Amino acid sequence: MPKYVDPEARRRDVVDALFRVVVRDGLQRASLRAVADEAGLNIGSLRHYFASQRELMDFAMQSMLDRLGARLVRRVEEAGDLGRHPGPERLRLAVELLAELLPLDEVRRAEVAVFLDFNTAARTSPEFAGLARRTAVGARELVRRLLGRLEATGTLRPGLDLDTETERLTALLDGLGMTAVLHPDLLGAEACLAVLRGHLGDLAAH
Amino acid sequence: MPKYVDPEARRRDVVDALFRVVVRDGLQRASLRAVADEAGLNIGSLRHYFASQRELMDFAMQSMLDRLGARLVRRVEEAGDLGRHPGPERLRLAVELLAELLPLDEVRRAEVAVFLDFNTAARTSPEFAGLARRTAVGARELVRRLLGRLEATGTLRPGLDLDTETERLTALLDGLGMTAVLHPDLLGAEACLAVLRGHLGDLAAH
DNA sequence: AGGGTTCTATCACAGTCGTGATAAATAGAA
DNA sequence: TTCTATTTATCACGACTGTGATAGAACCCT
Repeated sequence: MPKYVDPEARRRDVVDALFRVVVRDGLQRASLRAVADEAGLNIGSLRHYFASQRELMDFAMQSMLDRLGARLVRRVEEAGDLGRHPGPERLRLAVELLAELLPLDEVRRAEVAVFLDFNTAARTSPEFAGLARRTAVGARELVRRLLGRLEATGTLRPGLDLDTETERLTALLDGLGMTAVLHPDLLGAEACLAVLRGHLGDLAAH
Repeated sequence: MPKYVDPEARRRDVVDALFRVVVRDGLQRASLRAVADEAGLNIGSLRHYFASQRELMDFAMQSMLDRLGARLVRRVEEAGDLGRHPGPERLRLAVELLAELLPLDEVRRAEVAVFLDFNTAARTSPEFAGLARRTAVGARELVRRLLGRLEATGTLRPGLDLDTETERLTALLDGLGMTAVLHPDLLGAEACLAVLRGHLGDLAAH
């Protein structure tokens, strides 16, 4: 007994198809027709759920950020109050949290790839500028808050400038993610983690 | 008395026009027609110097790398033997060398923007894969050699793992360049330099 | 069974793209 | 001047893009 399609589920399916196309062929080749094919839909059907390309892209990018945001919130809740853990454990939790932003498995690799294509496109595509900016600000806020917590619990060595360290760690994450996605043979998942661990270890009080 | 055009000069002009288009509108919109317009040429004329789009892109990217390579070589020659300088001076020279890779002025900002667009496109465009890989390897070699020199002159603190530090510094440079190009309001030129200086200072023997 | 909404499918249009082919204009040497 | 190579300019073709319009099928409710 067929029923009316759940529109939200359909939209999610389309977005998933869009992500697959972007990961495989790049944002440039993610045309409405290509996405429709990937989703197994007719283009007219797709356009029934997304009136325009702009609407699809906006919804897709927002979906990705929501998904990532939910994962981060879950991590933070799992960790609970940082002060309850011993020193080395605090660093480990910080690494695990930030590792959500690195392409360490296929899910995150797809996210970072889409994120990269989308962000570079946003440089010259005003329709993406707003979202791109918010994600950049959001990443900085996350990193800054984390470093602030570590500092407040005495996990970091004294004398660090929070602004500089925030930019440093954010840039490191961006760079690691970029290289791991573009050149996975040059920088594998474990190497990524090793660099991140090393960096936080460097920032820690010895 | 008009003369025959210097073909190499023309090709350089076209490449410059291509870079302007890419910086302004993105690699995606750098079509043959757009580049010809930007260069003040008819598309038929442009195609007389570049038989295909592929040939233009290959030549353009190689030109950019040659230009950057020449700047780096000049820096290295100016610095001479690192051992001749006192310790703090060595760090300053290292910062200046690596700063050639950061978008600190309009020339370098254009380079990094083109580099970013080109590299992300290379992820899903096999025709660019070779060049993208060589640049990634080249950057790592440069960073690694520099760190090796600093270590050999006793400028770095002991116990550092060269492989990890190479990836860390390379990722930092990539991330700084990316953010400075995509979000110049979040990360200005001086902030970029401050982070780089801070990082090398952290690596230095105190 | 009828009626109205939701969904799927198809056509057409104007725009862009890279490229092949070809012609016209120009420059320099004979 | 005449001849040849270089340079500039146009046209056409097939392929692709997003989108408007429209029609038909599938579905749920009365």
